Amino acid sequence: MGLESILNNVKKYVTLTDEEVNIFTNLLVIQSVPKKTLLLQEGSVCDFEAFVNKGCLRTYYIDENGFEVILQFSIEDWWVSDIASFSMQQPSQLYIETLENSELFILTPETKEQLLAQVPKFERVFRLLLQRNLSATQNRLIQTISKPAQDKYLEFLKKYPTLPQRVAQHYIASYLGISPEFLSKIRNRLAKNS
Amino acid sequence: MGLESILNNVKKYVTLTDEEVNIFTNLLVIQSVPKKTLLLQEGSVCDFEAFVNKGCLRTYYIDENGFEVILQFSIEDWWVSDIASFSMQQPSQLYIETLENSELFILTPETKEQLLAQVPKFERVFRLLLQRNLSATQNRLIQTISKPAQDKYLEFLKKYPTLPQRVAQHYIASYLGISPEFLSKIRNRLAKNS
DNA sequence: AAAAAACATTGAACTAGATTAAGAAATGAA
DNA sequence: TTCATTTCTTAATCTAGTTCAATGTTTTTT
Repeated sequence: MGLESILNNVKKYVTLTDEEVNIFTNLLVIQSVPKKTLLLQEGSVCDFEAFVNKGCLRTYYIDENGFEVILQFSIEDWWVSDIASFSMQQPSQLYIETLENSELFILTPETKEQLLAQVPKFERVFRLLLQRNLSATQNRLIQTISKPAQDKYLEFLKKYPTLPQRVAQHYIASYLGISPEFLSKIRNRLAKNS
Repeated sequence: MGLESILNNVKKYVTLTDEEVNIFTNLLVIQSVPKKTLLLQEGSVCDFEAFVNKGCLRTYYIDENGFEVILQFSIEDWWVSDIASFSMQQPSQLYIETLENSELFILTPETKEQLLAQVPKFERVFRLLLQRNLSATQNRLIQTISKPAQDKYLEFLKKYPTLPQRVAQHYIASYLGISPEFLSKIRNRLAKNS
């Protein structure tokens, strides 16, 4: 039923015995979530760390003027959570919403704790995931500051080649920090020059 | 000699016995670094995780056009490192430079490993530092995308109230992702309206 | 299948911020 | 103390990207 994907993901960071694979997969909860479902909203505590087996989600923030900023899209083979909120059990500032019908493999604070207690190796997995996330966020910050909108869009296409066919364009604009109208113009311009 | 500062910092995350304090402080190397010293440059592997006891450093990136983007200022009571490079022992993409004569408490990959082996509690400390760093970087990304330059500068002043007196203004502009000229105008505008 | 809603495109007018260039102020070196 | 270098400011011009408004296109709902 598709647990290979998450196992392959984890095996990038550590090797697991059959026994450990068992413990891990028995702790996961498989959950199907219909599109447009809010899994987390501002003020509530994030109670999941989820691996996306199928589907697409967005993590976003709403600023004081009601303006949305998309921090991350999460598609197949990515993890999604508000780690700060999840691990400190503090109210989140973020929203997480499915953009497609999605299938998630979920850890809760309790099952994650059990996992770490029974297979301490997973400390390493989560630390590395956190590091990768930090690196990716730093890179995104650098791009955001130093590159013009068209370059950012081209970088986005490299990173998420399938997304333009999957999500509404104004979400991409929000991720890039530009207006939907301007993204439309960029696409138009790129289409002409090729 | 000022080890209280780093101990207070660590004690925010865990409580330590006298014995553990001893192990920790004996592994730290205290190092004085004159201003304008490059501690890390692109292509080399980051071999330190340092606590700033005194002084000020900048972590920055140089893009393909030679354009500098400052990712972080590190002042008293902050940690500085390229964690991705340090913990994977991979070549860095970043530069780290002292802006003032600084005093650092340094962990190397070896001493950090010894520390974790002898006082596993520190796993928690470093995980929490990583999480805080990720949260801070996410917040900065949100600000960078959604706020006009003047608001970003005001936020900057809240976060780093002492820095305008300590570092050249063009570094602040680089951190904010705006031109030094425009920052000068913003400051002028703010000075008038008050 | 029709109606409604959400989304995308286009163009005109506008603005936040960049760039260039020059002079003023501060800092540092000899 | 002086000369040189770096930093800061000011002003003019320019441009990437915004905003607004109208129209067209898809998607969703009934």
